[in-house]
Amino acid sequence: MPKLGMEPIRRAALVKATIDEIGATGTLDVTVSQIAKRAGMSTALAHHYFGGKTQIFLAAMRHILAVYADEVHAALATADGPLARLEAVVRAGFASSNFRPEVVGAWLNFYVLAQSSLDAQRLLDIYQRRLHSNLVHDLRPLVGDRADQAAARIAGLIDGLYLRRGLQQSAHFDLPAADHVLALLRAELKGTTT
Amino acid sequence: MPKLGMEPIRRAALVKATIDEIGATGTLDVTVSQIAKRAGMSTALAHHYFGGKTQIFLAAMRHILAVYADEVHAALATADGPLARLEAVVRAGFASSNFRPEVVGAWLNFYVLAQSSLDAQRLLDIYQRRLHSNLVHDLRPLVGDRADQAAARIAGLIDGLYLRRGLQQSAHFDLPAADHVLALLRAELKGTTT
DNA sequence: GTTGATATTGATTGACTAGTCAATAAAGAA
DNA sequence: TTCTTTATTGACTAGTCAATCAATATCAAC
Repeated sequence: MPKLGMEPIRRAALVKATIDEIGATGTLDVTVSQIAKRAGMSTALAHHYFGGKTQIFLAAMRHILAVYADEVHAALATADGPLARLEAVVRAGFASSNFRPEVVGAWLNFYVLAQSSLDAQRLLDIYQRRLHSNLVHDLRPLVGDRADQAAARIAGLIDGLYLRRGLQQSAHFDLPAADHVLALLRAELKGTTT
Repeated sequence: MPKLGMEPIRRAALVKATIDEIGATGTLDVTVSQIAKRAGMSTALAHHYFGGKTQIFLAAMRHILAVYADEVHAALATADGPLARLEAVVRAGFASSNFRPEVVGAWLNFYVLAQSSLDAQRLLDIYQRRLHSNLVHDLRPLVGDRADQAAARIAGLIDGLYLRRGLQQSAHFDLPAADHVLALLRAELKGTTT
Protein backbone atom coordinates (compact mmCIF):
# COMPACT_ATOMS: atom_id res chain seq x y z
CA MET A 1 0.00 0.00 0.00
CA PRO A 2 2.53 2.61 0.98
CA LYS A 3 2.97 4.73 -2.10
CA LEU A 4 5.56 7.44 -1.80
CA GLY A 5 4.74 11.14 -1.83
CA MET A 6 1.60 10.79 0.26
CA GLU A 7 2.44 13.65 2.61
CA PRO A 8 0.85 16.56 0.72
CA ILE A 9 -2.22 14.45 -0.06
CA ARG A 10 -2.67 13.39 3.55
CA ARG A 11 -2.13 16.91 4.86
CA ALA A 12 -4.69 18.35 2.46
CA ALA A 13 -7.18 15.65 3.38
CA LEU A 14 -6.71 16.35 7.07
CA VAL A 15 -7.15 20.09 6.59
CA LYS A 16 -10.36 19.57 4.66
CA ALA A 17 -11.63 17.03 7.17
CA THR A 18 -10.91 19.41 10.03
CA ILE A 19 -12.89 22.23 8.45
CA ASP A 20 -15.77 19.91 7.59
CA GLU A 21 -15.83 18.44 11.06
CA ILE A 22 -15.85 21.87 12.70
CA GLY A 23 -18.72 22.81 10.40
CA ALA A 24 -20.60 19.63 11.24
CA THR A 25 -20.29 19.95 14.99
CA GLY A 26 -20.27 23.75 15.21
CA THR A 27 -17.56 23.69 17.83
CA LEU A 28 -13.83 23.55 17.96
CA ASP A 29 -14.40 20.63 20.24
CA VAL A 30 -13.60 17.98 17.67
CA THR A 31 -11.30 15.09 18.38
CA VAL A 32 -8.35 13.93 16.37
CA SER A 33 -10.21 10.65 16.00
CA GLN A 34 -13.15 12.30 14.28
CA ILE A 35 -10.88 14.23 11.95
CA ALA A 36 -8.76 11.24 11.09
CA LYS A 37 -11.77 9.02 10.46
CA ARG A 38 -13.30 11.64 8.18
CA ALA A 39 -10.02 11.89 6.32
CA GLY A 40 -9.86 8.12 6.03
CA MET A 41 -6.80 7.34 8.09
CA SER A 42 -5.72 6.39 11.58
CA THR A 43 -5.19 8.93 14.34
CA ALA A 44 -1.56 7.89 14.51
CA LEU A 45 -1.05 9.04 10.94
CA ALA A 46 -2.63 12.41 11.67
CA HIS A 47 -0.21 12.85 14.53
CA HIS A 48 2.62 11.66 12.32
CA TYR A 49 2.05 14.39 9.74
CA PHE A 50 1.01 17.29 11.93
CA GLY A 51 2.56 16.58 15.30
CA GLY A 52 -0.44 17.59 17.33
CA LYS A 53 -3.98 18.83 17.39
CA THR A 54 -3.08 22.51 17.60
CA GLN A 55 -1.02 22.36 14.46
CA ILE A 56 -3.86 20.68 12.59
CA PHE A 57 -6.15 23.55 13.56
CA LEU A 58 -3.68 26.20 12.54
CA ALA A 59 -3.18 24.56 9.16
CA ALA A 60 -6.94 24.52 8.67
CA MET A 61 -7.21 28.21 9.49
CA ARG A 62 -4.36 29.13 7.23
CA HIS A 63 -6.17 27.29 4.45
CA ILE A 64 -9.39 29.22 4.98
CA LEU A 65 -7.57 32.53 4.96
CA ALA A 66 -5.70 31.55 1.82
CA VAL A 67 -8.89 30.66 -0.02
CA TYR A 68 -10.46 33.94 1.01
CA ALA A 69 -7.39 35.86 -0.09
CA ASP A 70 -7.54 34.16 -3.48
CA GLU A 71 -11.18 35.12 -3.92
CA VAL A 72 -10.47 38.75 -3.13
CA HIS A 73 -7.49 38.71 -5.44
CA ALA A 74 -9.53 37.27 -8.29
CA ALA A 75 -12.31 39.81 -7.78
CA LEU A 76 -9.82 42.66 -7.77
CA ALA A 77 -8.22 41.50 -11.00
CA THR A 78 -11.33 42.18 -13.05
CA ALA A 79 -12.20 45.50 -11.40
CA ASP A 80 -11.35 48.79 -13.02
CA GLY A 81 -10.83 51.96 -11.02
CA PRO A 82 -11.01 52.62 -7.25
CA LEU A 83 -14.77 52.49 -6.96
CA ALA A 84 -15.10 49.20 -8.82
CA ARG A 85 -12.25 47.76 -6.77
CA LEU A 86 -13.92 48.75 -3.51
CA GLU A 87 -17.12 47.15 -4.63
CA ALA A 88 -15.22 44.01 -5.58
CA VAL A 89 -13.65 43.73 -2.13
CA VAL A 90 -17.02 44.14 -0.45
CA ARG A 91 -18.78 41.64 -2.67
CA ALA A 92 -16.01 39.09 -2.26
CA GLY A 93 -16.48 39.26 1.50
CA PHE A 94 -20.12 38.35 1.13
CA ALA A 95 -19.74 35.72 -1.55
CA SER A 96 -21.97 32.76 -0.87
CA SER A 97 -18.93 30.51 -0.50
CA ASN A 98 -18.13 32.30 2.73
CA PHE A 99 -21.52 31.43 4.18
CA ARG A 100 -21.21 27.67 3.98
CA PRO A 101 -21.77 26.37 7.53
CA GLU A 102 -18.30 24.93 7.84
CA VAL A 103 -16.71 28.25 6.84
CA VAL A 104 -18.84 30.25 9.26
CA GLY A 105 -18.08 27.72 11.96
CA ALA A 106 -14.38 27.95 11.28
CA TRP A 107 -14.43 31.75 11.44
CA LEU A 108 -16.33 31.89 14.71
CA ASN A 109 -14.04 29.36 16.33
CA PHE A 110 -11.13 31.23 14.87
CA TYR A 111 -12.23 34.31 16.78
CA VAL A 112 -12.50 32.32 19.98
CA LEU A 113 -9.06 30.82 19.50
CA ALA A 114 -7.54 34.22 18.80
CA GLN A 115 -8.15 35.06 22.45
CA SER A 116 -5.78 32.45 23.74
CA SER A 117 -3.49 31.42 20.89
CA LEU A 118 -0.82 33.81 19.74
CA ASP A 119 -0.59 32.07 16.36
CA ALA A 120 -4.30 32.47 15.79
CA GLN A 121 -4.09 36.11 16.83
CA ARG A 122 -1.31 36.64 14.32
CA LEU A 123 -3.29 35.02 11.50
CA LEU A 124 -6.32 37.14 12.31
CA ASP A 125 -4.12 40.21 12.31
CA ILE A 126 -2.95 39.39 8.81
CA TYR A 127 -6.52 39.15 7.57
CA GLN A 128 -7.52 42.43 9.21
CA ARG A 129 -4.49 44.30 7.98
CA ARG A 130 -4.95 43.04 4.44
CA LEU A 131 -8.60 44.08 4.36
CA HIS A 132 -7.77 47.47 5.83
CA SER A 133 -4.98 48.12 3.38
CA ASN A 134 -7.10 47.01 0.44
CA LEU A 135 -9.79 49.46 1.46
CA VAL A 136 -7.46 52.36 2.18
CA HIS A 137 -5.65 51.88 -1.11
CA ASP A 138 -8.78 52.61 -3.12
CA LEU A 139 -10.41 55.01 -0.69
CA ARG A 140 -7.44 57.38 -0.67
CA PRO A 141 -7.97 58.71 -4.22
CA LEU A 142 -11.66 59.16 -3.46
CA VAL A 143 -11.75 60.66 0.03
CA GLY A 144 -8.13 61.62 0.77
CA ASP A 145 -7.22 61.84 4.44
CA ARG A 146 -10.50 60.40 5.58
CA ALA A 147 -9.54 57.07 3.97
CA ASP A 148 -8.21 55.53 7.15
CA GLN A 149 -11.24 56.13 9.30
CA ALA A 150 -13.61 55.32 6.48
CA ALA A 151 -11.82 52.00 6.03
CA ALA A 152 -12.17 51.24 9.75
CA ARG A 153 -15.91 51.78 9.53
CA ILE A 154 -16.36 49.77 6.36
CA ALA A 155 -14.26 46.90 7.66
CA GLY A 156 -16.23 46.92 10.89
CA LEU A 157 -19.51 46.84 9.03
CA ILE A 158 -18.31 43.96 6.86
CA ASP A 159 -17.33 41.89 9.89
CA GLY A 160 -20.47 42.74 11.80
CA LEU A 161 -22.87 41.96 9.00
CA TYR A 162 -20.99 38.78 8.18
CA LEU A 163 -21.35 37.70 11.79
CA ARG A 164 -25.06 38.41 11.80
CA ARG A 165 -25.75 36.78 8.46
CA GLY A 166 -23.54 33.82 9.14
CA LEU A 167 -25.37 33.14 12.36
CA GLN A 168 -28.90 33.16 11.06
CA GLN A 169 -29.63 30.00 9.16
CA SER A 170 -33.09 31.14 8.14
CA ALA A 171 -33.76 32.86 4.85
CA HIS A 172 -33.55 36.61 5.30
CA PHE A 173 -36.01 39.15 4.03
CA ASP A 174 -33.51 41.94 4.55
CA LEU A 175 -31.26 43.79 2.11
CA PRO A 176 -28.22 41.80 0.96
CA ALA A 177 -25.39 42.56 3.34
CA ALA A 178 -23.11 43.82 0.58
CA ASP A 179 -25.65 46.52 -0.30
CA HIS A 180 -25.63 47.76 3.28
CA VAL A 181 -21.88 48.19 3.11
CA LEU A 182 -22.14 49.91 -0.26
CA ALA A 183 -24.67 52.32 1.26
CA LEU A 184 -22.09 53.22 3.88
CA LEU A 185 -19.48 53.57 1.17
CA ARG A 186 -21.73 56.02 -0.65
CA ALA A 187 -22.06 58.14 2.48
CA GLU A 188 -18.30 58.11 2.96
CA LEU A 189 -17.81 59.36 -0.59
CA LYS A 190 -20.20 62.24 -0.04
CA GLY A 191 -18.27 63.16 3.09
CA THR A 192 -21.36 63.10 5.26
CA THR A 193 -19.83 60.93 7.94
CA THR A 194 -17.46 63.61 9.18
CA MET B 1 -22.77 23.94 57.77
CA PRO B 2 -25.95 23.47 55.76
CA LYS B 3 -27.86 26.67 56.18
CA LEU B 4 -31.17 26.81 54.40
CA GLY B 5 -31.86 29.03 51.41
CA MET B 6 -28.46 28.46 49.85
CA GLU B 7 -29.81 27.76 46.38
CA PRO B 8 -29.90 31.31 44.99
CA ILE B 9 -26.50 32.07 46.53
CA ARG B 10 -24.92 28.94 45.09
CA ARG B 11 -26.48 29.50 41.68
CA ALA B 12 -25.23 33.09 41.53
CA ALA B 13 -21.76 32.01 42.63
CA LEU B 14 -21.66 29.36 39.93
CA VAL B 15 -22.79 31.78 37.25
CA LYS B 16 -20.13 34.28 38.23
CA ALA B 17 -17.48 31.58 38.44
CA THR B 18 -18.43 30.30 35.00
CA ILE B 19 -18.06 33.72 33.40
CA ASP B 20 -14.77 34.35 35.16
CA GLU B 21 -13.41 30.98 34.19
CA ILE B 22 -14.36 31.47 30.53
CA GLY B 23 -12.64 34.82 30.65
CA ALA B 24 -9.55 33.34 32.25
CA THR B 25 -9.17 30.48 29.79
CA GLY B 26 -10.62 32.21 26.71
CA THR B 27 -12.48 29.10 25.70
CA LEU B 28 -15.75 27.44 26.46
CA ASP B 29 -13.59 24.47 27.22
CA VAL B 30 -13.80 24.82 30.97
CA THR B 31 -14.59 21.92 33.24
CA VAL B 32 -17.23 21.69 35.89
CA SER B 33 -14.38 21.07 38.32
CA GLN B 34 -12.76 24.40 37.54
CA ILE B 35 -16.04 26.25 37.85
CA ALA B 36 -16.99 24.53 41.10
CA LYS B 37 -13.58 25.11 42.64
CA ARG B 38 -13.70 28.79 41.70
CA ALA B 39 -17.15 29.03 43.23
CA GLY B 40 -15.91 27.30 46.38
CA MET B 41 -17.90 24.08 46.28
CA SER B 42 -17.73 20.51 45.08
CA THR B 43 -18.58 19.45 41.53
CA ALA B 44 -21.38 17.34 42.91
CA LEU B 45 -23.08 20.43 44.28
CA ALA B 46 -22.80 22.21 40.95
CA HIS B 47 -24.54 19.28 39.32
CA HIS B 48 -27.08 19.26 42.09
CA TYR B 49 -28.18 22.83 41.44
CA PHE B 50 -27.91 23.00 37.67
CA GLY B 51 -28.29 19.45 36.49
CA GLY B 52 -25.56 19.61 33.91
CA LYS B 53 -22.83 21.59 32.26
CA THR B 54 -24.99 22.94 29.45
CA GLN B 55 -27.48 24.44 31.85
CA ILE B 56 -24.68 26.17 33.77
CA PHE B 57 -23.51 27.80 30.54
CA LEU B 58 -26.96 28.93 29.56
CA ALA B 59 -27.52 30.48 32.97
CA ALA B 60 -24.23 32.35 32.60
CA MET B 61 -25.23 33.69 29.19
CA ARG B 62 -28.62 34.75 30.42
CA HIS B 63 -26.86 36.67 33.17
CA ILE B 64 -24.60 38.51 30.75
CA LEU B 65 -27.52 39.49 28.55
CA ALA B 66 -29.48 40.66 31.58
CA VAL B 67 -26.62 42.87 32.76
CA TYR B 68 -26.27 44.36 29.31
CA ALA B 69 -29.99 44.99 29.08
CA ASP B 70 -29.88 46.79 32.41
CA GLU B 71 -27.07 49.03 31.23
CA VAL B 72 -28.94 49.98 28.08
CA HIS B 73 -32.08 50.58 30.10
CA ALA B 74 -30.26 52.85 32.52
CA ALA B 75 -28.62 54.82 29.71
CA LEU B 76 -31.97 55.29 27.99
CA ALA B 77 -33.61 56.56 31.15
CA THR B 78 -31.47 59.70 31.28
CA ALA B 79 -31.64 60.45 27.54
CA ASP B 80 -34.01 63.03 26.16
CA GLY B 81 -35.28 62.88 22.61
CA PRO B 82 -34.63 60.39 19.78
CA LEU B 83 -31.11 61.56 18.96
CA ALA B 84 -29.94 61.46 22.57
CA ARG B 85 -31.52 58.04 22.99
CA LEU B 86 -29.75 56.67 19.93
CA GLU B 87 -26.48 57.98 21.21
CA ALA B 88 -27.16 56.39 24.58
CA VAL B 89 -27.78 52.98 23.02
CA VAL B 90 -24.58 53.19 21.01
CA ARG B 91 -22.47 54.32 23.93
CA ALA B 92 -23.90 51.65 26.21
CA GLY B 93 -22.80 49.03 23.71
CA PHE B 94 -19.24 50.25 23.91
CA ALA B 95 -19.09 50.85 27.65
CA SER B 96 -15.81 49.66 29.07
CA SER B 97 -17.61 47.09 31.19
CA ASN B 98 -18.37 45.20 27.99
CA PHE B 99 -14.70 44.95 27.12
CA ARG B 100 -13.56 43.10 30.21
CA PRO B 101 -11.84 39.93 28.97
CA GLU B 102 -14.35 37.62 30.58
CA VAL B 103 -17.26 39.44 28.91
CA VAL B 104 -15.62 39.41 25.49
CA GLY B 105 -14.78 35.74 25.97
CA ALA B 106 -18.35 34.94 26.93
CA TRP B 107 -19.72 36.76 23.88
CA LEU B 108 -17.42 35.05 21.41
CA ASN B 109 -18.18 31.64 22.85
CA PHE B 110 -21.82 32.56 22.85
CA TYR B 111 -21.64 33.08 19.10
CA VAL B 112 -20.00 29.71 18.67
CA LEU B 113 -22.60 27.99 20.81
CA ALA B 114 -25.43 29.65 18.90
CA GLN B 115 -24.49 27.49 15.93
CA SER B 116 -25.35 24.25 17.63
CA SER B 117 -27.57 25.06 20.61
CA LEU B 118 -31.12 26.12 19.99
CA ASP B 119 -31.33 27.75 23.40
CA ALA B 120 -28.26 29.86 22.70
CA GLN B 121 -29.66 30.80 19.30
CA ARG B 122 -32.86 31.91 20.96
CA LEU B 123 -31.03 34.04 23.51
CA LEU B 124 -28.97 35.66 20.79
CA ASP B 125 -32.13 36.37 18.87
CA ILE B 126 -33.56 38.19 21.85
CA TYR B 127 -30.49 40.40 22.08
CA GLN B 128 -30.54 41.20 18.37
CA ARG B 129 -34.24 41.91 18.24
CA ARG B 130 -34.03 44.16 21.27
CA LEU B 131 -31.17 46.18 19.79
CA HIS B 132 -32.93 46.45 16.46
CA SER B 133 -36.18 47.58 17.99
CA ASN B 134 -34.42 50.11 20.22
CA LEU B 135 -32.76 51.60 17.17
CA VAL B 136 -35.84 51.62 14.97
CA HIS B 137 -37.94 53.21 17.69
CA ASP B 138 -35.78 56.33 17.73
CA LEU B 139 -34.77 56.32 14.08
CA ARG B 140 -38.35 56.36 12.83
CA PRO B 141 -39.11 59.96 13.85
CA LEU B 142 -35.82 61.03 12.31
CA VAL B 143 -35.61 59.14 9.03
CA GLY B 144 -39.09 57.64 8.58
CA ASP B 145 -39.26 54.58 6.35
CA ARG B 146 -35.53 54.25 6.12
CA ALA B 147 -35.42 53.42 9.85
CA ASP B 148 -35.40 49.68 9.37
CA GLN B 149 -32.47 49.51 7.02
CA ALA B 150 -30.57 52.19 8.88
CA ALA B 151 -30.99 50.15 12.05
CA ALA B 152 -29.64 47.05 10.33
CA ARG B 153 -26.52 48.95 9.30
CA ILE B 154 -25.98 50.54 12.70
CA ALA B 155 -26.50 47.27 14.54
CA GLY B 156 -24.09 45.55 12.18
CA LEU B 157 -21.48 48.21 12.72
CA ILE B 158 -21.88 47.96 16.49
CA ASP B 159 -21.36 44.20 16.43
CA GLY B 160 -18.48 44.37 13.99
CA LEU B 161 -16.57 47.07 15.82
CA TYR B 162 -17.20 45.36 19.14
CA LEU B 163 -15.75 42.18 17.72
CA ARG B 164 -12.66 43.96 16.44
CA ARG B 165 -12.09 45.99 19.58
CA GLY B 166 -12.79 43.11 21.89
CA LEU B 167 -10.26 40.98 20.11
CA GLN B 168 -7.34 43.36 20.16
CA GLN B 169 -5.83 43.51 23.61
CA SER B 170 -3.36 46.23 22.66
CA ALA B 171 -4.09 49.88 23.25
CA HIS B 172 -5.64 51.38 20.13
CA PHE B 173 -4.64 54.58 18.44
CA ASP B 174 -7.87 54.63 16.48
CA LEU B 175 -11.09 56.57 16.95
CA PRO B 176 -13.28 55.26 19.77
CA ALA B 177 -15.65 52.72 18.30
CA ALA B 178 -18.74 54.58 19.45
CA ASP B 179 -17.69 57.61 17.41
CA HIS B 180 -17.47 55.50 14.29
CA VAL B 181 -21.04 54.39 14.79
CA LEU B 182 -22.15 57.96 15.45
CA ALA B 183 -20.48 58.99 12.18
CA LEU B 184 -22.64 56.42 10.41
CA LEU B 185 -25.67 57.70 12.30
CA ARG B 186 -24.96 61.21 11.05
CA ALA B 187 -24.85 59.99 7.47
CA GLU B 188 -28.13 58.15 7.95
CA LEU B 189 -29.76 61.32 9.23
CA LYS B 190 -28.61 63.27 6.20
CA GLY B 191 -30.08 60.58 4.00
CA THR B 192 -26.85 60.08 2.10
CA THR B 193 -26.87 56.34 2.46
CA THR B 194 -29.77 55.82 0.12
C1' DG C 1 -37.54 13.40 69.07
C1' DT C 2 -38.87 11.56 65.03
C1' DT C 3 -39.62 12.63 60.28
C1' DG C 4 -38.54 14.79 56.11
C1' DA C 5 -36.57 18.26 53.33
C1' DT C 6 -32.24 20.75 52.22
C1' DA C 7 -27.29 21.02 51.85
C1' DT C 8 -22.96 18.96 50.99
C1' DT C 9 -19.11 16.03 49.72
C1' DG C 10 -15.71 12.03 48.77
C1' DA C 11 -15.39 8.39 46.12
C1' DT C 12 -16.44 6.10 42.08
C1' DT C 13 -17.81 4.91 37.40
C1' DG C 14 -17.62 4.68 32.66
C1' DA C 15 -16.53 6.86 28.68
C1' DC C 16 -13.36 9.34 25.99
C1' DT C 17 -8.86 11.62 24.53
C1' DA C 18 -4.14 13.11 22.94
C1' DG C 19 -0.17 11.31 22.07
C1' DT C 20 3.38 7.26 21.87
C1' DC C 21 5.41 3.20 20.09
C1' DA C 22 6.62 -0.96 18.29
C1' DA C 23 5.68 -3.55 14.33
C1' DT C 24 4.70 -4.18 9.35
C1' DA C 25 5.04 -3.28 4.57
C1' DA C 26 6.35 -1.19 0.36
C1' DA C 27 9.62 1.63 -2.50
C1' DG C 28 14.01 3.02 -3.93
C1' DA C 29 19.13 3.04 -3.42
C1' DA C 30 23.45 0.67 -2.94
C1' DT D 1 20.26 -8.51 -1.93
C1' DT D 2 20.47 -5.63 1.80
C1' DC D 3 19.70 -1.17 3.79
C1' DT D 4 17.24 3.03 4.48
C1' DT D 5 13.45 5.90 4.06
C1' DT D 6 8.48 6.57 3.88
C1' DA D 7 3.84 5.04 4.95
C1' DT D 8 0.72 3.04 8.02
C1' DT D 9 -1.71 1.03 11.84
C1' DG D 10 -3.32 -1.51 16.21
C1' DA D 11 -2.59 -1.48 20.70
C1' DC D 12 -1.44 0.95 24.62
C1' DT D 13 -0.69 4.67 28.24
C1' DA D 14 -1.80 7.95 31.21
C1' DG D 15 -4.79 11.24 31.98
C1' DT D 16 -9.34 13.86 32.12
C1' DC D 17 -14.12 14.65 32.57
C1' DA D 18 -19.27 14.63 33.38
C1' DA D 19 -22.35 12.57 36.02
C1' DT D 20 -23.99 9.46 39.88
C1' DC D 21 -24.51 7.89 44.51
C1' DA D 22 -24.27 6.73 49.04
C1' DA D 23 -23.37 8.91 53.23
C1' DT D 24 -23.53 12.71 56.45
C1' DA D 25 -24.98 16.85 58.65
C1' DT D 26 -28.29 20.58 59.56
C1' DC D 27 -32.57 22.71 59.92
C1' DA D 28 -37.83 22.97 60.38
C1' DA D 29 -42.05 21.01 61.42
C1' DC D 30 -45.04 18.11 63.89
